[in-house]
Amino acid sequence: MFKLIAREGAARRGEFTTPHGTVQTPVFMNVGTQGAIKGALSARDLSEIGCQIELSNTYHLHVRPGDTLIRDMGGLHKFMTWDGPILTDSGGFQIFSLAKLRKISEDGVRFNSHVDGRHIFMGPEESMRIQSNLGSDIAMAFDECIKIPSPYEYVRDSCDRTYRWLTRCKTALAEYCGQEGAINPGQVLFGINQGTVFADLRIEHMKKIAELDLPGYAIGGLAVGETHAEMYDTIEAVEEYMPKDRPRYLMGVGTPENIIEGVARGVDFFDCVMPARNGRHGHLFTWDGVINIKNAKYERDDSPISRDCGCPVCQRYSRSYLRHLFKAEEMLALRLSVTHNLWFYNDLMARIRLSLEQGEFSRFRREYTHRLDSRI
RNA sequence: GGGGGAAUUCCCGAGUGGCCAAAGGGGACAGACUGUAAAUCUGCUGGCUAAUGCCUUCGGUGGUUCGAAUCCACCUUCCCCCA
Repeated sequence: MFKLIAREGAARRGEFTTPHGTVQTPVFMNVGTQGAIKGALSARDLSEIGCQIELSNTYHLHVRPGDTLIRDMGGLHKFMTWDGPILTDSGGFQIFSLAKLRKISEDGVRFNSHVDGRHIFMGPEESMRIQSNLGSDIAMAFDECIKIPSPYEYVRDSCDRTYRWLTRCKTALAEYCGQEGAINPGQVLFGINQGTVFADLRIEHMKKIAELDLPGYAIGGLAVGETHAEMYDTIEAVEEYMPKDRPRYLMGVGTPENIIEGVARGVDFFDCVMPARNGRHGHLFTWDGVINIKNAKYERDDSPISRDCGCPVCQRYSRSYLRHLFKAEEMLALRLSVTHNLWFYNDLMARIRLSLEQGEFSRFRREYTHRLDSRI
């Protein structure tokens, strides 16, 4: 299912095949939490911006409109009319992001719905059942995304529990996929490594989950408050214990620099809300760094967002016009900005893949890392 | 012609003797955002200063008072009602 095509140091160029097509890696997964990219992008737009694989969320789709509704409508692919690969996050991140609205037990987590407060119980079996109903191609294990910093003892116990949950996930998903009428019988499970920034806990946990022989492995619980150095060190610490013949997914990361550094450390999959969210807030990615299009200095700037960008927005619109749309609070501002940012991210990954094929990734990394995150 | 009301910092608007460089909105300006409770949130918005502080400001001019955006007189402009 995962094929390595080229390597350069720890960096890998590969491809991962799903029931809805093959993904060229390293890849950035475009985040559509509720079955849509925020900023008014449709499934048709996803193709235009170079999206290979879309990511949606188990918790959010369970709360609204309900996973059984989506199952009855033919599954998430049909529902949102996206025929490419879909990965669903498990709800584990909501243990972190909705910390004030949940209570953890060995069985699972009781959430108070952020929409109407009603009780929602989600454990490994529930998360797998929901993801099975959604029919995604990759289901993520139900884990606890632990906040940083957390006490060592808490992290250790949480990792143990997340491991126990993972074994339950594996059993449950196999069962749901085998049932008659399963939306996507070829759905696979990715395990998730946790341990915050404690290298020994990360390694111990990784060794245990690797024994479960899963189709893919993720590093979760990063980019939640630690420094970049801590994040990179954690990836390096755990990478050598990750199966070489399975894809690695660094969850929720990150900035263009984070992604390049992740690739350099052997990561194949990434996802992040940053290009979409920051785009909605007027921060646009360019090959010379981030610009805030709302800044007064762009009022009469007739140039495109980025001269080196081939996206449909840069082919047509000026910074001046984009700024006006934001100031006038036109919806088009969000749509164009998100379109540009996601194009940029997908283009970044395409350039990374090309450089790996040509054995020039380290040069690419050297050349762009500094430029990308420095301001104009 | 007669009577009444109003003028506040970029805008709207509160403030009727000291706690007022002046509430609250809006706008402007700037920042944050990493498996999305986020088309959100934060800061800032007279000048000088690192800061205590000092200076200028509430239509205009002149008064009263230890002290005035607030009280008095006149002037200017605008609004409403009656004829």
